[in-house]
Amino acid sequence: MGTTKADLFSKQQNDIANMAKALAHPARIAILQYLVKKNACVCGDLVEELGLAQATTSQHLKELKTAGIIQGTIEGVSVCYCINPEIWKQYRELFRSFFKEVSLDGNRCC
Amino acid sequence: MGTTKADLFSKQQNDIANMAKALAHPARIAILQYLVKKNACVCGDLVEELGLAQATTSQHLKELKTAGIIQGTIEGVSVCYCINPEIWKQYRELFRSFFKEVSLDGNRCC
DNA sequence: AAAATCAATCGTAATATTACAATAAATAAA
DNA sequence: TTTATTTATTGTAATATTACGATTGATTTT
Repeated sequence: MGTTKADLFSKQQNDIANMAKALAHPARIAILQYLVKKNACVCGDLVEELGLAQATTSQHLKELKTAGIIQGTIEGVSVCYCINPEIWKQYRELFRSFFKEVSLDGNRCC
Repeated sequence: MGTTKADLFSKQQNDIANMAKALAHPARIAILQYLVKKNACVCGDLVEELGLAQATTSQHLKELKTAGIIQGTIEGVSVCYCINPEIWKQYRELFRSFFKEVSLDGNRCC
């Protein structure tokens, strides 16, 4: 137990849930907003910006990178991060199509 | 430790993260999709639909209810659930405005 | 009133997440 | 080459999440 039963659900349902999971922490939202605003930054900038420990910041960056929504390239001694535009658009579209669905006007409890 | 340091982040950042958290499980996505499709249903329908135990299903329903995105009304011996259209639209708008931000065309790693 | 039905809650186990200090690895600067 | 800088990783503790059986509470039905 304690583990999500992913096999009970469709790929689309798991995809949406996994995207949501990547966004399900204010630090990761803050990172993405900062990257959108600044276009790119190095990890050290985020440590200052967020006020979290370096290890914690790195951990959040790793999650965002695993989710694909950001990418990092080594720049000498530091690592430069930016949004991955393709995945970003993919996220946007998936959430849009999820929320779009039907008019909710007839949608009332019994 | 193990607890999110919500005080480090803005209300908006925490709001988005909390919304995302509500959506961060495929069962909850499945529940919302089912509710959108059927307009309304009772908990028992979802237990069948999802293939999760009644207690687990009830737990997910509670989270969605706490997040405000669904509401339940007692119908005799059962409980009828439906989407809360106001909050649904709020979610849609918040995600839309989050993803909208700027064109990502100039957004490249160093 | 007794039995049946339905959903919430409690208790609990397994696993995941969040956070940080300490360390390692890799490159740049001295 | 030694030292500094920057980020990733490791180890670990605290807390949260997911799941389910068992029970409770509330309402219908018999």
